[in-house]
Amino acid sequence: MSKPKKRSTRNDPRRERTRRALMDAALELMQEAHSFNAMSLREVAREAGVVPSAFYRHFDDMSALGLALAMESLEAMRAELGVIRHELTEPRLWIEESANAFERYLKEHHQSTHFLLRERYGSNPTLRQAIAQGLALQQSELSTDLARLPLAQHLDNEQIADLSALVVNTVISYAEAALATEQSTQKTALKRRLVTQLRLIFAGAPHWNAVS
Amino acid sequence: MSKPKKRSTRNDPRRERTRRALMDAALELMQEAHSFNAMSLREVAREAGVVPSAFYRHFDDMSALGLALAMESLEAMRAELGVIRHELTEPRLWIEESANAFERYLKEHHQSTHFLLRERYGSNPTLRQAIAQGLALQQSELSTDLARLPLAQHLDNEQIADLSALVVNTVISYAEAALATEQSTQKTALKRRLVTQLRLIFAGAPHWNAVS
DNA sequence: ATTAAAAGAGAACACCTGTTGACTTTAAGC
DNA sequence: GCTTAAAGTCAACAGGTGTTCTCTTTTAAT
Repeated sequence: MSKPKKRSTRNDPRRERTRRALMDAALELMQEAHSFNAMSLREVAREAGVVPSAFYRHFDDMSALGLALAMESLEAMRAELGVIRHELTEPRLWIEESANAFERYLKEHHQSTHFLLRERYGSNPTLRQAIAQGLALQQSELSTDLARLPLAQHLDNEQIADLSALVVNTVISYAEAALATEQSTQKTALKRRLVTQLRLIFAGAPHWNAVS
Repeated sequence: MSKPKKRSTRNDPRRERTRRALMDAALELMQEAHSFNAMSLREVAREAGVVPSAFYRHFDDMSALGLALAMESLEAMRAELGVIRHELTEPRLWIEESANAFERYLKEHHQSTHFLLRERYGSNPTLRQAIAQGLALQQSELSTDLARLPLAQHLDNEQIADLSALVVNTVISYAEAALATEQSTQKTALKRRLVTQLRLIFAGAPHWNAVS
């Protein structure tokens, strides 16, 4: 056969631009609506400065938009947490430093994080599953990194997994509270609390069996 | 003046019945919709077996319905947690027993708990605030009860508050995960994890300052 | 400069929504 | 058993929604 050469793809600059505008619009509306499925396709198009029917040039569906946002947000988080986890060696130091790093991340990516945490148990099953999977991945990567630390040498795998889950839940609870307030005094109080709680958790690990 | 006696109030049996039907319908729809503001007044009325305009005989608004649900759910939770907290004396025992009690509570009140946890950071500000206040109350009551325990004698007030917050967050994370799954094998795994995590937390409390 | 694929605009559709007003029915209190 | 306030029904409205279809504009590739 001769080349059934698929005509070189168009690469119209408007494509990427409008797609981004739609995604940004959805994130923006998320700040007010607090729920993805409570926002309409028309609202998103309006906020993006585009006519409703143009939406379909980029996404099949609101669901597809949501999934794209989830993937992008999870990837940003994965990258950041990878960097943070990479420097955990001295517990004394890294708890505070990791909290600082995460605080910075939250400030810069508050829209996408807000989206992830809201839709984690939101109305869209596909979204829920994608986010759950992304967070589970983070949790398991934290497990393998914690397993290398001295303090984990006397813990079995299940204990390490439970420890990671506890850390993840604590950080998520912090993030949810921090995203829900605007007062910066309360935000610093929340971060102080996060650090204290993480210290408690890692102080307890060596004495895990004292109570049981 | 002679008695401007307000005619004795009517007390129609349909009043309470339909009101309950509306609230139950909303809780029921919550299982599918996963979000209160994503459900319409008409849906609720339909599910309750009532014409839409009859809704207004009982609530001004969907918001008012939501607030009524929140209040009722918070009260049920307050009562149950009060009983659970009342028997915390021997850490070795009460962690497991409290977890069992909470598991039972979750099974019996899963609809109202689901509602509370979903709307905690949901779209309705009034609802959010009511729920936040109710949970904060629980947290502070847990603080005063924990303060009486031997293990808390060497902790200051802020540490006790942070400890309570950690416990509350851990239990809430458990509840959210447990409500999101239907597999009973996964539910028991989640409860096992909850117990283990609580043990870690209370094992760490005496050694809190070891890391800092 | 011409071409044609892809992006965007515009209008129309059928549907569902919250809220209203005027009505009919129910049943508690006299 | 009458009375009447309150609960429930019915019909209508104005407005927002998702989606489709046709038409116009843009712009990368020839």
